[in-house]
Amino acid sequence: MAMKRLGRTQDPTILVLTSLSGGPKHGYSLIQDIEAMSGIVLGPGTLYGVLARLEEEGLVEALPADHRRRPYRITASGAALLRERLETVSTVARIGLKRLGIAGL
Amino acid sequence: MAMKRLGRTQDPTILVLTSLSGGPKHGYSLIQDIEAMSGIVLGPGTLYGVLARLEEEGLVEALPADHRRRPYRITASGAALLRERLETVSTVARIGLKRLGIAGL
DNA sequence: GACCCCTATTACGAATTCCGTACTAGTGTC
DNA sequence: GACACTAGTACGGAATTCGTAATAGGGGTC
Repeated sequence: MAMKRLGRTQDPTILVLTSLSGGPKHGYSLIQDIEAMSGIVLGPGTLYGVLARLEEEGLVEALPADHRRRPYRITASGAALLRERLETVSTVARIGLKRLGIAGL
Repeated sequence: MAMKRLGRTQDPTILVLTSLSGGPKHGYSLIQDIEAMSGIVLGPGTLYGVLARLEEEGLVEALPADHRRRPYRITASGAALLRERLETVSTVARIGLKRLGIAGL
């Protein structure tokens, strides 16, 4: 049955990179870290798709597999991109929260 | 000639809602406000597409057209959603910047 | 009044991304 | 062995995003 699609409302790329910026992780533990960090639960389709794309772009790299886990590490250019993106969203968030009348954090 | 597509890297929804949280604006001035705020330039295809979707979802509403401008205003539920989303991204940004070793802002 | 630039929106097609679901398989435990 | 949890793969559909082009009004200038 066709579930009501909510469309793309999150930004998994930033979530994955941010999670990896805390140290290498494999897919499954990324899902958990991201949920703990943001409350957002990524399905496997989303997560592994994003990981593959990020690897292709050189923003993350695969580490030797440990048993059946495939850990990934953020690269220098991944960290640089993340930093840029985070600074932008941070600025936007500050402006938006201020405009909404919410005390800056 | 085919430009290299960057794929989806921004989140126009949040940008539009944040811009509208500062008061009603029409499309063209949204583009300018968003650029000033974030450095991100939305093409017309992106912007008007996002606006149409947001209106359909009741997150923004169209105001009577002034000459050839079609201004939009954020609705209460749009503001509520924006607030939620901004708080999440703000949290993620704080965590990420900290992990990257960048002084909190 | 013809020309050009800036504002403003619509139209359209194509690529990419995202998301859900289902499936396979290892590990531990009861 | 059954069950739960971990871990990843496969797959297909749908929505979003993005670029480009086209249309059109207004103002200035020459």
